[in-house]
Amino acid sequence: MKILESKVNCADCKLKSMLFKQLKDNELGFINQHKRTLSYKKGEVIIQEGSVVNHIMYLKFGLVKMYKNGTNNRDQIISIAQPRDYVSLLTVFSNTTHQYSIAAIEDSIICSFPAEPFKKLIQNNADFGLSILEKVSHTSDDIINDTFEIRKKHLRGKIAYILLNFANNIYHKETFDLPISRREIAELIEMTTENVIRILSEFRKDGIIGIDGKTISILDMKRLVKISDLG
Amino acid sequence: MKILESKVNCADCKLKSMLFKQLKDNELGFINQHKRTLSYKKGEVIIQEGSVVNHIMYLKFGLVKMYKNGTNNRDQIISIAQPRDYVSLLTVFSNTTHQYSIAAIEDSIICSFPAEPFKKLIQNNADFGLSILEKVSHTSDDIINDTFEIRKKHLRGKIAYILLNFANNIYHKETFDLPISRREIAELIEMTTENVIRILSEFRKDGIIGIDGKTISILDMKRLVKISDLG
DNA sequence: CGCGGCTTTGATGTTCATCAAGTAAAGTGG
DNA sequence: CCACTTTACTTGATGAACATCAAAGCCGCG
Repeated sequence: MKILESKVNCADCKLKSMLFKQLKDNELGFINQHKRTLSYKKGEVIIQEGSVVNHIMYLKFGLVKMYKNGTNNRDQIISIAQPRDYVSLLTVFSNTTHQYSIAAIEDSIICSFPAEPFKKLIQNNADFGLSILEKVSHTSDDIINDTFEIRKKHLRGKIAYILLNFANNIYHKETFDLPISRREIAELIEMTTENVIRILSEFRKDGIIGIDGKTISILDMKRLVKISDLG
Repeated sequence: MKILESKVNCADCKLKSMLFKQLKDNELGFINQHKRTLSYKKGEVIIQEGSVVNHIMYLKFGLVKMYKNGTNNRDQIISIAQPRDYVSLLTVFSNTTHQYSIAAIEDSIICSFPAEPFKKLIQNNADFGLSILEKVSHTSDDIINDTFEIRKKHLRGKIAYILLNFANNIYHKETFDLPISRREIAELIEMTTENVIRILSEFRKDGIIGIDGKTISILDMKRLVKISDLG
């Protein structure tokens, strides 16, 4: 982790959170005064499960995974967060210690605010609080939705679902570099690494996707959607 | 569903939500004025997935299930809510239509408030908003925790986990009547009805639990905990 | 250059879903 | 209230889906 010189004022930040539009100038100044900009390399752990919550973190660039630490070197990945997502937002208001770990799966830049002043801001600006509430609810809904969608599918359907998720919701293109290992895919959809590999190979043999190491190209979108829907 | 004469003023309600302690007298009056008390029979659907959100519902008595409608008469149960839980709290702030269905699994009594005045209350009382935020986060954390605990276990461990949940967190005793059918247990932990039955029978044969129709008695708590932890 | 982690494929075995068939319980209408 | 229908529960037999085990090649990194 490296602390970056913050060149940009929150008021001028192009990646300013939607929520911050609720804030008045002096409140934005307050945020700006307390914020720190942090840079993480791919693979770095940002938050360790069980540690004390004292910051709210906003992802500006990169990609992070939210996960529960498991036994025998096998975790459970709960979700993947994108730029403009708050990281650990769910826990900040309900617990004093982090319920999940967060790690960078791509080089990432995070804006960090101390939790207490952030809460004070909510107490002084109820509209801002309501926006945060909306964001928290939405994040939660998304996680539950994905989790239960994946849960009901067979292996093939699970793999198809997350490939489509990467293509459509994260990278917005049909060829992309997987930011996570085969094992992490397994941890995300609850299966074994071997079967992740096996099914990816099957899809390749069937001409549904192309594989070159970490690079995936979706060649037959229709078929992949079908597999995700039915399976 | 039956609308009950509301005899109790919110200010005097013994089951008053923790959150309402944040409210001033006039605000409680405001709530009281808008509230309706509704009674549902076991089995009744309270909220249908996809319907428009216009109330916040607070469970006073009974037990309800939150679930996603599935195909071929098979749903996915996301969680079971208890008295003093808000029902549909997750969706109220993030969506205009309900993301999940809610149905009574025991006779239930619900206090219902129109969502708009409720939001107005938050806008006027930021501390109240913050409490709601805490409640939403906590509910979300609980669901995610349970879901991922269950997800990683084998059939035996899943069954043990939810039996312990009923005994320890819902009924607070070792003998209780299951409020849901074998099929619904299957929908809660993602397995087949046949296997729910089979494993319950196994537990019975092994002297871990007693079964009499819907009545379950946990006879060997230690062993059940072990199965839940390891399995 | 060698070590450890990631990837890949194949062979094997276990767990679990599916199918089938029967009993019990609970709701329905005359 | 009783015949009727439907839904819930139960057990066994079978096969498919999936995990586990094993072995080898590959790649990046110290």
